[in-house]
Amino acid sequence: MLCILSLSQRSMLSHVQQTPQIITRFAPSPTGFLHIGGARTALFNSLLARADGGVFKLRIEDTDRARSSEAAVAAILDGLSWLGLDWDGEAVSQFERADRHREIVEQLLSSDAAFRCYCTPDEVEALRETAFAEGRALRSPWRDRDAGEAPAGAPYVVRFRAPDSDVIVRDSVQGEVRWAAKEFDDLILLRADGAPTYNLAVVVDDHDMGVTHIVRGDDHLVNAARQSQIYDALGWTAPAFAHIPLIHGPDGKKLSKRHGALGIEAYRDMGYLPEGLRNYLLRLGWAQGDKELFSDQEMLSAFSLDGLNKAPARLDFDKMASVNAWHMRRADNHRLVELLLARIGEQSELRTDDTAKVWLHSAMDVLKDRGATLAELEDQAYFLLRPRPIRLEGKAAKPLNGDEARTRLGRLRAVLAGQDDWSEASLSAALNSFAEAEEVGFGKVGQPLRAALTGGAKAPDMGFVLSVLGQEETLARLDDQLTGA
RNA sequence: GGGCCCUUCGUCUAUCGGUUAGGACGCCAGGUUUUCAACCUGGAAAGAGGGGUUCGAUUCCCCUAGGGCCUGCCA
Repeated sequence: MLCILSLSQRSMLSHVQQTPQIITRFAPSPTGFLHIGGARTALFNSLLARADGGVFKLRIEDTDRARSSEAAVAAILDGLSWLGLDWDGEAVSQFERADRHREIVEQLLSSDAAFRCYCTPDEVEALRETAFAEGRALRSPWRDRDAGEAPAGAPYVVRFRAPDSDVIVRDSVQGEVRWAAKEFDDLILLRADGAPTYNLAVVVDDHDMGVTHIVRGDDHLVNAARQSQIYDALGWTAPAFAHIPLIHGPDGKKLSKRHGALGIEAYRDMGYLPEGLRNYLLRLGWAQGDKELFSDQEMLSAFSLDGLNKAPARLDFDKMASVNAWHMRRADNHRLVELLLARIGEQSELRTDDTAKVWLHSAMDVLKDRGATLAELEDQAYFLLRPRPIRLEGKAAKPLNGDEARTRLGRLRAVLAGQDDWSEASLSAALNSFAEAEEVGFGKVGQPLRAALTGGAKAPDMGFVLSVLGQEETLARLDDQLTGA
């Protein structure tokens, strides 16, 4: 209640200052994790507000007590935070505002815009079937009946008296959408147990929170019409609407768990960077010309409602990865090292000691070019981090098979032991002249060396590998192979 | 059943009546090459179908087909 109060004060203040301020909100229901579609909705709302210097609010729509859970609330909050979509003020619990919702229902009741309906569930069922067959929405017989006719003490719900005029919603994505009055039923405002329902609660909360723009999935388009009717009945001005198309799976069907309807944390675990995901999500259903890649700053100044599309977009993990790759290259090396070490964790056999950290730092510029996600980066860093002695298995040992290869590697070891200048350029030159002296192609030198130093793992150019590893580690790894069984 | 919405390369999209229909991801070919990548060059690839309107339609209108959403004492 407190934060609602302060918000309406803030919006009053903005009126006084004559500076129209955009206030948006993201309003998930906590029945599961934050999925990718919700994340995009939150992003658009956040962008719209932030670009204007406005306010981005979070409201948890937890009026369905049976299906809401604290765990889901936590998952949504975590997901938003990880994605970098910070909301202003405290998250509002819709459930906690039930008294205020009831107050408004009383108001609607007294203005005759709502009425008590004493139909039993069975009666409603029958009514609904008739209405369905007649191609119209359900209307309660109690909308015209005197409450005095009601059986004493009988349970009732409060219904909205659906107006007899057509409804027009002006939506910045959908354009002007129109419905006939008969399409709308006398929707329930208060359940038999006195609990407010969604459409009522949304209207009251959005109004009280001073929301000026609602961006949400187009599964809510019809709700926008219903809500407009409620706004009208209350004499309130409805916010601006933008109903964006839903995201589909790669197969064009509704998102399923198999392909993308995952919690946002699943994408984090797959190694996506929040800014990469934000950028990918931004371009899903929104475009500004041919521009694909956006820094956060560019995103902020580029985003506007009129770039939004009406057609649903499919998820494409290849594209997601490639967008992420661009952001990973731009990411700060220190941050990437920390993210990588956090990924690896303590359970791993991989090295995470200070020496390994130094190697990672000096290699990061090259490594981050070679992968699209943190998972791939981890793969690329594997050769650095695997502990000695490196065990060569199967194909990896092949370049070291045979006396010729081993004795040559021995001679190379001697050369490297005597190498004073341990810079990449100098090492590359040394490797090349060694191959010349041996009168063999570089493959005969590079491949065994690579096998000994990396164990066949993915790795950059050998001169670079040597320079990062340092002389001591290089010689030690060579000795492991040369003297080992 | 009813209502609403959608439909440009495989995917994301540009185009706001006149373009050889552009870009990106992916794909294919070539180059580079010491693994794996990265990178460079080139290539294939689209207006769902049918009617209109117009000098001219991807663009505007209608129909058909296909897809989605809503039609809850869920949100």
